[in-house]
Amino acid sequence: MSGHHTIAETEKAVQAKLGAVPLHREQMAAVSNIHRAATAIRQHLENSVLRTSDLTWTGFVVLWVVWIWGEMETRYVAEEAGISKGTLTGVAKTLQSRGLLERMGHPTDGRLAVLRLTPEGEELMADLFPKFNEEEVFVSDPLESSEAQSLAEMLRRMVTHLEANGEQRRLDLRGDTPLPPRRSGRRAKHG
Amino acid sequence: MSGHHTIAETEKAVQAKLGAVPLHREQMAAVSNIHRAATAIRQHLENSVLRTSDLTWTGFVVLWVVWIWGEMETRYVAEEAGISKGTLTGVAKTLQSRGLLERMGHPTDGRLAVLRLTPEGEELMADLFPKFNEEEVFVSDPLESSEAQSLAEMLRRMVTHLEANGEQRRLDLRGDTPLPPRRSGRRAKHG
DNA sequence: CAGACATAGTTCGGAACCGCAAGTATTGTG
DNA sequence: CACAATACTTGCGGTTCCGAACTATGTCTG
Repeated sequence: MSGHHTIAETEKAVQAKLGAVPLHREQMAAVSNIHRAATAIRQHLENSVLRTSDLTWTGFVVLWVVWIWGEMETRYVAEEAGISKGTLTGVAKTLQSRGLLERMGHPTDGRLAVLRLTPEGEELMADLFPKFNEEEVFVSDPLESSEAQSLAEMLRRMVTHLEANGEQRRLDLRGDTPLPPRRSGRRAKHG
Repeated sequence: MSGHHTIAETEKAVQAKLGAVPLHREQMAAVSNIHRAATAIRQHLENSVLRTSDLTWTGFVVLWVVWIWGEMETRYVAEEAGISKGTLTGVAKTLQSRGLLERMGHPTDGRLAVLRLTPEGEELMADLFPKFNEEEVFVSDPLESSEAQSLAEMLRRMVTHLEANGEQRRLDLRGDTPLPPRRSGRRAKHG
């Protein structure tokens, strides 16, 4: 890596740029470091263990979710993987085409689709996940065991809080005015 | 949100699935919660403050980096934003087309390009960033001030560690065998 | 100073990704 | 049985994303 600016230098530059503005710096640093860490970790994993299996991050996450939970309805897979249903359809297709994942209709509710790993998928994950976990250990190297626990616990609280209160907060924020549509997207059929 | 499984339930399912396999659970929980939190926070911000300005996450991050540092060479912008140079070219184009960012050649080194916010870009960030920061406070609500500091500090250590040792680690991991090429990507001109 | 090498940025192929609209199929309900 | 609700897919338009190839420029060396 050997970046131009260290994370500490960046925080200093923020201080300089925003010295006069009243901000909540601790929360800012916490949130931005979450994203910095997530990006750095993801890149490390993509360029090591995932690359050797030709998996993208998202592909791996989807496999992981299905692996952990066994058979799972697609709507929940998308939610757990943090992607939209539409994206999942595409990602699942890719994984199916590689013989790692299979799709079945739900036995009693015909609207549902269920995902499951193929034997090849199971085998891949059984082989891959220990390697993945080794890299999780590597990236956590600077943390004491108790720190790792505390880190996980704090993040868990944030996620839980967002799951419980995020939607209401977004509603409150926009008040009356509905969210503007995205710049892109499918248009209505006629004006 | 109201997901099918809470983060605690997921961790329990992992325990059930992997109970027999010797794994490093603390690090696993830490890393996976970093990504869960990052995804949840990003989605919250995209669907609230960023949406009202029609900015994507990446677009905002690029603007933020340039805003904090003032004029900045593109290679450093990409690195700080956590995206590749190629991606930055496209993102910068989008932001230029909206009149938020401008591009200049470097005065002495003809290979370099420098980015800077336009007055409109400066105005947008001056208005937007406080709102963004308010949401950072919201998502950090479950954390004590000292906890937020501790969280940021632990993540900073992880990032620093990866920047210092990630590349060597990846080299060690693959040993002799070079990384396989990505499935996608530009091909050589002739076979 | 020519040729080799290094560096910075752009282009391009392929894939992922979102949000929305519309379409298909199925289930639940009055 | 009409009709609403639900679940997934498909397709659109746009963005993002990587990484290798390519272009342009700078630097080093004989």
